[in-house]
Amino acid sequence: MTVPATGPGSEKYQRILDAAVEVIAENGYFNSPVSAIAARAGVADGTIYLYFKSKDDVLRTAIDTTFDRFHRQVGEQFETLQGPREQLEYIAQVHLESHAVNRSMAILMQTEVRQSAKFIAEFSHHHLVKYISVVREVIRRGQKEGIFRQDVSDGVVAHCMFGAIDELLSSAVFTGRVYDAKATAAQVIDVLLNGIKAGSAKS
Amino acid sequence: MTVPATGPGSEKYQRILDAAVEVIAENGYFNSPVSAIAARAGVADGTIYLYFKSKDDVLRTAIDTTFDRFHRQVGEQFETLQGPREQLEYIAQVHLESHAVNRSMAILMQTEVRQSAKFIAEFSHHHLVKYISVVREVIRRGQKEGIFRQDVSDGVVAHCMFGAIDELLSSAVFTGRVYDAKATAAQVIDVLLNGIKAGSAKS
Amino acid sequence: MTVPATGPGSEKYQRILDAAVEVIAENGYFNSPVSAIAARAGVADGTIYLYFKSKDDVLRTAIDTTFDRFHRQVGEQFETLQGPREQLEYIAQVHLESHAVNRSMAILMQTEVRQSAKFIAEFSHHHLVKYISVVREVIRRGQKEGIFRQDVSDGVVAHCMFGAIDELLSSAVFTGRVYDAKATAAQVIDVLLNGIKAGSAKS
Amino acid sequence: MTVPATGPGSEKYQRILDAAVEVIAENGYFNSPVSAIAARAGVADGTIYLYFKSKDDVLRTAIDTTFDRFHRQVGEQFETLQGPREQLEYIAQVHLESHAVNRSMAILMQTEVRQSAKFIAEFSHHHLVKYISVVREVIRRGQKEGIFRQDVSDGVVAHCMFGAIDELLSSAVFTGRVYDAKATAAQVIDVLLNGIKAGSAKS
DNA sequence: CATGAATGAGCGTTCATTCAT
DNA sequence: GATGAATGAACGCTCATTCAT
Repeated sequence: MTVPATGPGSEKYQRILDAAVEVIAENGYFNSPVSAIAARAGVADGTIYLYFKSKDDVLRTAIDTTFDRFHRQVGEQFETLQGPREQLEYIAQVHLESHAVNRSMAILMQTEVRQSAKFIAEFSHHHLVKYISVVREVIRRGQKEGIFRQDVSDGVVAHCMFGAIDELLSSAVFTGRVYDAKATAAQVIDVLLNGIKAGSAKS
Repeated sequence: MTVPATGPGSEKYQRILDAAVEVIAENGYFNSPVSAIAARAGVADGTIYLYFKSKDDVLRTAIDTTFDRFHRQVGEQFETLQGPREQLEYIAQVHLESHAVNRSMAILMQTEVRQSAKFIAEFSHHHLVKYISVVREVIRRGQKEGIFRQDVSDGVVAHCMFGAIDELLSSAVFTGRVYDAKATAAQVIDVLLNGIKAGSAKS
Repeated sequence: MTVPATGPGSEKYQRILDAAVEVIAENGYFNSPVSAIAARAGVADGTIYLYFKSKDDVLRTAIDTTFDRFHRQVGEQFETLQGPREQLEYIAQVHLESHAVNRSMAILMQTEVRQSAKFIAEFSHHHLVKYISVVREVIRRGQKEGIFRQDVSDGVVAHCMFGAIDELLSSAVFTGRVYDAKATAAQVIDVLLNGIKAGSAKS
Repeated sequence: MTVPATGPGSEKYQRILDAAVEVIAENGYFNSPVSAIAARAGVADGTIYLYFKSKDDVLRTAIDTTFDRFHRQVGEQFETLQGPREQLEYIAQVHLESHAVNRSMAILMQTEVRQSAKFIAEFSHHHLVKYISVVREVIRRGQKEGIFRQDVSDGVVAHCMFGAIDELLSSAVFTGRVYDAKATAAQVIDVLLNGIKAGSAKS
């Protein structure tokens, strides 16, 4: 069984994806002509259409790939990392690390994923829902195990956690600040677990 | 004392702004031709340019107006509401209420403000910075007054709070869920202050 | 017998004409919005249409008026100035003086009169033909009187004279150079009559 | 050695230039939509922009090319044709021949080159200056060699010559008259050298 | 497989002209 | 008479996509 020459495995396929992420991160989706992506990838305009159905498809694929990698990474680690608190901290860390892994992709995730452009909104929503539901499960398990308070909504907490981390990442991405993902993740989870009221036991 | 006929006070000016917010919320800035905004506002295409310098200008004005209203509202209430906790809760509540006040505008704030399109990014960044800095001041005052822990960064906490609320709002906006702004604000601030660890005193 | 209030006699009529000449001289016909002419004239856009049928009509009227004045001036002087050479010199002088009389109008005559835009071409052509035919008559009379050579075409000579003077004027207008109309007229007619070959008797 | 496919050498490039000259000659620059030029050239609107940067650029290129050809032609002939009188006659002849070579281009040169539209004025002025300065040099050499009178300004004479020829050409172009370029050139130079006064020796 | 010239629909914006006040 | 807000057709230009080579 062989992969098609224009399939996901091929080198040009990846070059186009990377170029698209870079160019779109710099200029935004609607200010990134296909020709600019092609030029950055070092291929002809038409070549893009041998590998992808449309310009939309390139962006969609890039985002899908990134989310899939995220979920796979989290899923794998969850097999050996079982405490709810540790799991939350791991998710926060991986989320925050995305900055360092691929700055262009981090920008793109902050800027394009939330577009109201129908085609983007629809498929990105699905990814966010999945992220949230993973966190909710962890929270619920923590509540069942008596580690977390039961008088707060797991949904609200999950959204708060995602939003808090995403905003930290966003701010860092836009200001160009760098931070230590592990330490920052620890801080966020500390606040989430213990609150900021004076007298809260430091975790 | 008269307002210029095409100025901010006039009825058409407002109709155009409202139409722009609606149309852009539905389709995104780049998928919203000026002609569609004009049609929604019930005016000719060219009329838009009697009231605004450009398509950009319409969006910018809509966003500026919303942020200004937010900051004015918060500023006024702060004169009579002085406890750090109460202030945070008030900010959260106003932020969350924006959903109910104008759903289209809430969508627009979630989708367009973060665009990488240069002209949007630049002026919206400034508004977010102002929001964050207001929250940071409240936090720092709380820390000085011994109400809040001093071993957490006011910046990190401020971003977490903004991100958490914004994500809740975003999620509600996209799923169409409705909620009670005051109650939700209270929950968020409860989590922020007390954390979710079991045994945390309910605020 | 009264003039209509919006007729050629009224003050606003003239203000609009002057403004149009100035604005069009500065920016060209197609880069001069009616609104700019109205603003320069100190009237509302719509007012222009009380005095003129269209934007075209304003320009046409301005050009017609100028040519009419030229022909009237030449016609009057011809009654007392009867030598062919003196008449040619007078025509040259009045032509060259137009620069000083109204610089904007001189620019406009150099730049807009020759446009190929149908509406301009058609009516300006008629004025040029009249200019040329006046000169031709003078030449023919000079030939009949034995003052001018008979082996040159009066048409060719008339065009040469007009073209030579117009180009001098044009060059002066564009470079901003000033000159003495009377002296320059004399030079041109000297060259026309005596030629530039060495040994030609200075007239 | 290959030319770029969209470069000056290609067939479509020339077709677009020719179409532009024709259409603009008929309707004027500002009344010639790009779409009309494209239609005349038998290409899509967008294709124009593969070959030229803008509508301006098309016109500019057409005019530049024409002037360059003129100057090259004159320059080459000057190497073997050295008498000042012969040189002037040759310039006049080439100038007058432009009519026959390409009637549309001749019209365009008469109508658009003098526009006050900034972008046209600036680059055409430069070409006219070069024409004039070539003629002035010839005149000055003639004066030094004692062939031409020294009591007339070379500048005035050069402008007179250019203007006279250009006006003859213009008149012929607009009335549709045809003439013999060589014979007409001879006449003009005859008048210029010998004048029209009776008794002037026929050259 | 790869190219890149060609397409043409669609955009943001301008402006001559009208007409209710 | 005078106004200037309103109109909407028309423009120059861009760019996702196709297809002959």
